[in-house]
Amino acid sequence: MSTSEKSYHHGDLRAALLDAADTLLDQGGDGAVSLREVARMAGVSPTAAYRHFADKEALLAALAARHFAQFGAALGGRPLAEMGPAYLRFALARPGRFRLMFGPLLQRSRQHPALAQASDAALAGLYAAAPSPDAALRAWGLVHGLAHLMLDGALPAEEGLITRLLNPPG
Amino acid sequence: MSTSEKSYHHGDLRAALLDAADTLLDQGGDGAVSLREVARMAGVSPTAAYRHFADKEALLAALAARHFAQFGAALGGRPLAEMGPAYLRFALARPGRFRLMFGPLLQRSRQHPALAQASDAALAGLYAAAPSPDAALRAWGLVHGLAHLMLDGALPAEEGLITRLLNPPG
DNA sequence: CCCTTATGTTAACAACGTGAACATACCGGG
DNA sequence: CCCGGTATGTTCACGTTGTTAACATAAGGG
Repeated sequence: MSTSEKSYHHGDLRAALLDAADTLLDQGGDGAVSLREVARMAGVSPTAAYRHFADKEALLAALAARHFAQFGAALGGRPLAEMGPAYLRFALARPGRFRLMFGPLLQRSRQHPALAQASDAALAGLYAAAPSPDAALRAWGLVHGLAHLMLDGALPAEEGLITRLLNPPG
Repeated sequence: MSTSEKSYHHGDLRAALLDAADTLLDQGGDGAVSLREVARMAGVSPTAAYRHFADKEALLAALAARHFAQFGAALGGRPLAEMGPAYLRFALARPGRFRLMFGPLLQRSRQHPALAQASDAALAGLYAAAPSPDAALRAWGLVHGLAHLMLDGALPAEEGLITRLLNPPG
């Protein structure tokens, strides 16, 4: 029952590809994920991924969906006051994942139903925790904007600044 | 004095390349700007750009700097209440420019002094208009986050939503 | 047992960023 | 006025990427 049987077929290539892509994403950011490098990591030919994903975007969408599930589970059910800092810390700790999940790919999530469903589920927790829909959107917008500004170097990514900005006087 | 003399030398290739890149940026977003296509538009060989820019990133940095100057001039000197909506409307009207200016390129702006200076100048206006530095950062974070969420399709880009979220009750 | 289907491979193509070597135009000093 | 250096553009080349088409092999059910 060795897990590394060397057969023509891989066993679970799909998962292996997603894992490899994940590694690249965390290491080098969004642009560092190439299909060929992913295949290389999985020990497979450059075009093998096309048996499991329609194209590169589909692979990334599946990966984003996986992360949305995890992200939603980590955030769900908490008080609103904790969600802001948690959201920001996630973005700063895992920039690649954050940019993938909330980046331009999200716009095309209608082409990737799994992504659409996963992101909707994750974000439902946010609405549930806020006193009003508008308050939820304002809180979301604030932390989301600060996350981007810090990731892009427009603001320093300091913990003190985070807590100060997220706890307005009054 | 015809402006389109066909000589071996172009006349002002640098500006022509920036203009071409700008067109591509506005049409197809960040990823649609390729050095080769830019050169094609300027009617020049694929490697001609290297006489004016160290590499692709340098071209994009110069373009971003140009837009920061324009952006800063358009925003500067206004009351704070107007700046939020103006910022958001700019992002929605010109997603390519917005993403380029505030994207990952900004992180490397130390390698591109012109960019660093232009962005600093543009953002000084923001700090000047706010009652306190923290208030400036919160306002900036909010509009910046809403801009990204709308651009990425997480929120509908409706004018009504914008004015509602930017004018909290009280 | 064989045949269908799932899965992986090889070969190929066009597009990209970029470097090296070469060509041509321009411009200032003799 | 010419001539040589420098700025600017070209050609050729290389390695990388996403993707398609044609082929090969393994797996599993009638």
